Amino acid sequence: MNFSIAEENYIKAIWHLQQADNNVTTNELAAELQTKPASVTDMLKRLKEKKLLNYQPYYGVKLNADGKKVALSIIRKHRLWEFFLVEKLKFNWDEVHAIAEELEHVSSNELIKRLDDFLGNPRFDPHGDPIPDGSGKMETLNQISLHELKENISATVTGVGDQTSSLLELLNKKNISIGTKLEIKQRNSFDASVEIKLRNQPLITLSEQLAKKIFVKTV
Amino acid sequence: MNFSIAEENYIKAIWHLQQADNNVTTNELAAELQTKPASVTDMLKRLKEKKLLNYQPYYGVKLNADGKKVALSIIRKHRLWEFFLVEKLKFNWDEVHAIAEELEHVSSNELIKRLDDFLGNPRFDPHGDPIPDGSGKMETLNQISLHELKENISATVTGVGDQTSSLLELLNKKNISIGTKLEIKQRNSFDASVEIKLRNQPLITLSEQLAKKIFVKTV
DNA sequence: AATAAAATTTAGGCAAATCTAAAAATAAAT
DNA sequence: ATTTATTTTTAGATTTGCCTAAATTTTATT
Ligand SMILES: [Mn+2]
Ligand SMILES: [Mn+2]
Ligand SMILES: [Mn+2]
Ligand SMILES: [Mn+2]
Repeated sequence: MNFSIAEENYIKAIWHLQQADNNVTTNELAAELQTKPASVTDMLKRLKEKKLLNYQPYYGVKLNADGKKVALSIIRKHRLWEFFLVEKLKFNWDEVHAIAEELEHVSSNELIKRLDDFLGNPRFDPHGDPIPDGSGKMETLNQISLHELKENISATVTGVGDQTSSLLELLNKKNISIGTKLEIKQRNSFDASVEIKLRNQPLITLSEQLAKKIFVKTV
Repeated sequence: MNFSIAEENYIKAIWHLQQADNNVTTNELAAELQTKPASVTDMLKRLKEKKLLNYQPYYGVKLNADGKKVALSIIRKHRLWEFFLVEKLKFNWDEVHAIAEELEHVSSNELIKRLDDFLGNPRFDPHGDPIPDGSGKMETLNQISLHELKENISATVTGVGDQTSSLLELLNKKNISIGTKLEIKQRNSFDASVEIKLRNQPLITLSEQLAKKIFVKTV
C-alpha cells in the first residue's frame, strides 16, 4: 500500500502519542499536527477505511499491527535521514528535524536500504532515539530521566524528551549532548533544580523542567 | 515563493521542452507529464497567475525569467541527488531518475548547499548533464551526437539523449557510459548504423537511433 | 440527577489537482 | 473558401485535505 504525505504524518503522530498514552484523542492529534479537530476526525475515518487503526467515535484511536508497521517504517526513514544530515552533512542536531520531516516521505525502499548501509547501519539517531530495522524492530533502552537520577551516581546522556529547538539549543549552550557523562552533586529543594558536574567543569544548574527532558543511563 | 510538487514538476517539464522547442504546447506537456490536456490548461492558468510564464491560450507557453530560475533550482536539486545516489549509494545510472524525481522536491536550500559541498561540487550528473550552480548558471558543453561524428576521429561520450531505462540499459550492455572513449570505424549506408571501436575491444554495431542518442566530444 | 463545560463529530464549503465529455478555436486539406 | 481534422479550452465531477460553525456526545460540577 502507498500513503500520502498527510496520511504518513498522521500515522507517525498517532504512533508517538500512543507511546505515552496508549489511547490517543482527537484533540491531542490536532495539537500535535497543528490542525483542527474536525480535520482529524476526517482523516481518522479515512485511515480506518484503510484498516490501519481502531477508531471508536468519541473514544479515541489506536494503531493496529499494520498501522504500527507503517509508522515504524516512516520513523526508520526519519531517523536514518537525521543521522545522515548530522554525520555526513555536518548539520547540528537542532537543525535536522524539519528537513527529515520531508525526506521521510521519499518512497523508495531500496534507497533506505542503501542509505542504511552507507551510514554503517547506525542504531541511534542524533537525538539518541533508536532506529528501527527493516522489519520494524527497535531496541528499548532503559533510560531514566536525569530528574530521577540519584546523587553522586555517574551517568551518560542517552536521549532527550523532545526535538524542539528551544530545548536542543539550551543543551548546546550547557554543553550537553548524547554521550555526555555527568553526575548530580546537589538538589535544591526550593525549585527542584539540580547542580550537576560535567567532566572537569565547574558545577552548573539545571531547572527541574530541563532535568526531566534529559534521559540518562547509569554507568 | 513556495511551490507544490505538481507545480514544480510542470515548471521543470516546460523548461525541458522549451530547450528543444522554445514554444511549448499543451499536448506536448500532457504527454511529458502523463496527464490530460485539460489538466495542463488548468495548471497553466495557475502558473500564469503566479507570474512564472507567458501563456497565450491556444498558442502555447514559455517560462519567463522567474520561471526559468525556479526550473533551474529544481534541476540543480535533481542532478545533485542523482550524483549522490550513484557516487555515494552506488546505484546504477539507470536506477536514479525516479528517486531523484521525489528528492528534488525537498525544500531546504541549506540542505542542497551542504549536499553540494559534501559531493565535492560536482559539475555533471551521472548522465553527463551539467549541474546548475546556486544562481542558476550552468555550463553549455558543445557536444555533437555520435551519429554526426566523422569516421576515425577519437571522441569521448559526454551525454545521453534521454534517461529512459531502455536506453540506459542498452548502453550498459554495450559497455558505454559517460567518459567512454570511442571512434567510428565504418558506416553502413543501408540502415545508417555505425561500427564503433572501444578501447581494446572488437568492433560493435550501434543502430542509427542509438547513435543519435549518444553525445560525444572530440578529443 | 440536572446542568454546565469540554471534547468530538457533522454539515457545508473551499482550493488543488485531476478526470471525461462537449464546445470552441486553430490548422490542414480539399 | 469550405470542409475536415487536430488541438485546446470549458464545463461539470471527483478526491484529498483542510476550514468554520453548529450539533451532538461525553465528562465534570453543582
Ligand atoms: Mn513528515
Ligand atoms: Mn530524532
Ligand atoms: Mn519530480
Ligand atoms: Mn540526470
